[in-house]
Amino acid sequence: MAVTIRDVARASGVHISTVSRTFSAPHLVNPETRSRVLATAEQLGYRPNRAARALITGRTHNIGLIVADIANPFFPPLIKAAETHARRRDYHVFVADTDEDPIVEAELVQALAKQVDGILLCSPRMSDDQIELLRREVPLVVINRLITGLPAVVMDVGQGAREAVLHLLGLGHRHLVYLAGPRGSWTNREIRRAAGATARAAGAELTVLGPNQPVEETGAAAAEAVLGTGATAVFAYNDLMAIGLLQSLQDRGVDVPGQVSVVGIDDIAYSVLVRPRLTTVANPTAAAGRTAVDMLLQHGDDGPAGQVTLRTDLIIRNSTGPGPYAPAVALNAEVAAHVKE
Amino acid sequence: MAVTIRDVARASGVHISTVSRTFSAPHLVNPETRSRVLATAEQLGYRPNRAARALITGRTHNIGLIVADIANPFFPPLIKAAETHARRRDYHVFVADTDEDPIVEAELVQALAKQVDGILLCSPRMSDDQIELLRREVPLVVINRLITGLPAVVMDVGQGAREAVLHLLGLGHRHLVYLAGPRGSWTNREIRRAAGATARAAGAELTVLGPNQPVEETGAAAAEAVLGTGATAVFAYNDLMAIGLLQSLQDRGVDVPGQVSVVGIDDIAYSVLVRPRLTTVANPTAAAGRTAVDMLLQHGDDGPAGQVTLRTDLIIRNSTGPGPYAPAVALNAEVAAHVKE
DNA sequence: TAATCTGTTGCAAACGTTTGCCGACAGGAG
DNA sequence: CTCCTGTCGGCAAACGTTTGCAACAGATTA
Repeated sequence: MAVTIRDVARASGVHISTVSRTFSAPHLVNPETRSRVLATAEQLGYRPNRAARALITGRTHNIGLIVADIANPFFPPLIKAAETHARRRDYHVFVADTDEDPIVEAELVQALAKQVDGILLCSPRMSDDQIELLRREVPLVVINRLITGLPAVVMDVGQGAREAVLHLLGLGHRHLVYLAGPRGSWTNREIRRAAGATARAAGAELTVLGPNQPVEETGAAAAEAVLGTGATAVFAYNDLMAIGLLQSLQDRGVDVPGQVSVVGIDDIAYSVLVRPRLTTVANPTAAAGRTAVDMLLQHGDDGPAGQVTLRTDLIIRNSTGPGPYAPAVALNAEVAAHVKE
Repeated sequence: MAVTIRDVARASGVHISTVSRTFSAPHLVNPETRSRVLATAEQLGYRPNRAARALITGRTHNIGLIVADIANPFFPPLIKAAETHARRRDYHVFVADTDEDPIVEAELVQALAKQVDGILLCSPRMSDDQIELLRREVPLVVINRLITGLPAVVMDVGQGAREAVLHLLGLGHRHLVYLAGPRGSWTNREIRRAAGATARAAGAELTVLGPNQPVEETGAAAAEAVLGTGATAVFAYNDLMAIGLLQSLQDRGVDVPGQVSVVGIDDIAYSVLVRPRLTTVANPTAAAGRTAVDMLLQHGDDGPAGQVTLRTDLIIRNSTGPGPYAPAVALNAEVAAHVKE
């Protein structure tokens, strides 16, 4: 049924090896022969069978991309960028969704292992040991998690959190809430640590609420709790939660940013569609996807690549405003220096 | 390096064919032998090589999923549902993004053809002829498009559009705008036709603005044009455009739904996060994804499956309100009957 | 007792490629 | 005319499976 290398060989009067070489090592075949083969191949509609090729070369030209939740708007831009970038390098991408379940995550890596040249693990929820084990079966690049010895690309949420907290302090807020993300998330720990350190250094109070599933519902549900703390500013694990909170506060008649300031993380497309527009820490997700693909693909040549950190940017929009205290302007530099060490 | 069927055979003292059968036809091997083989396989960490299996069986246990734009929030729920459903049936999914480009679309189908058992084509932008050609290379199931003889699952946007227009007419609007979607979209044509017919039957006016790229920017950019028409209600190709328009109108001080009513299509997650909450036609995208996978996988057994139409639902929220005319309540039934034929 | 059947296993070919090796041939140098 | 060198293309093995066929043993039937 399908046209194979053999059909092309027969039709153009050469041996199959010549056809093979025409495609995989063109310089080894006489230009004249080559063009003849190419012509008949084109005419017959021949396309190399990648599975067969993979069998002998050991390279599938496929990669796997495993994310916690495809429907979480944080991921699609990353998936899109990774896929486009991979395709440009003639790789196809398996995308899989773990539903935030570490067990499924591990199963997926194993199932995909034989079929890909490597796997991109986005914000994995597995334990370090687990990942350590899996990397022996298949090359891995991790996104948004740092594990010694493992190639990784992380977005520097710590820095982003620091900036965001400084922004809030600078506006005169002294009591903040961190609306935490899911258990097992490296990002969550980073944010919490950085935000905590920054607040502490400035003598401000930081209340942590969580852990929470990273969806808008939990953000909305947290409104009461947030108001209960008496804090005047909230920093959320992601934009989804921030937006949920934002709307929930407004629905209760709380003015944002008049009474409470809200900051998110990620800068998903919707953070600008909501009113007030959300102040947030922009994550370079597309760049992360591309970088991770690059690291995975060069993995074979030299040893495992290193760890790349991408900077994040605080984007100040309309969901943050002056707090009840004097703007701690002078404080900023001091605190920044303090925290940076 | 990787452990093969041969290693297992050697370690358990049987022939490779027995090992093979242990996995692919267990009933053909002695229970005792089977458990012994299974044990050593487990111990050695053997996993069948799908590429090799595919080579001989002709079934890859992979499917392709091609969408116009992964980052368009319409698609992720569909991708997620399809992937999860496919995986439950032991299939892996290649996801690819065409960036709304019909050329890329065709290339992708060809590139993926040899590597999958079938491809899901979501809202393709190619011509019917093009698709007709490609279906000879690989089994295809199309989503959101109707092509005679080709298995398809469509969401009945025509019905949704009808309902939405009737809703608007019932509220007392007599001049509507349809903010059109992209050229080449079957869905766009369906909506336009259904909305046009319904409006005409009721003696109302429908102005079409477009075609447009289906993103929020074009919705926002259309605000001036919409106001220029003097219409009091707008029906948009999708929620993204509706939301863009919504915010843009509000930014100009136009009250929604006081002065202008806005209706979207899709019911993406954000339509409920925006204020006012968006009235929209809910599309069963997850169900569509699952159904399409089912159709693709049973494709082999009997002939090409038929065409499935999924119903859509108008969800009335807060972006639509009374228009300047008397509510055309009595009209509704009459018009509905008229339009239904 | 011979013939037949059933259940279990081994053998080997096949799937569509790639690739190391070798021979054929041409042209240049001696 | 011989030898050498280099280019081109054929041969065949290999990749990890599946599967039709045959072999064999033991059980069943006539």
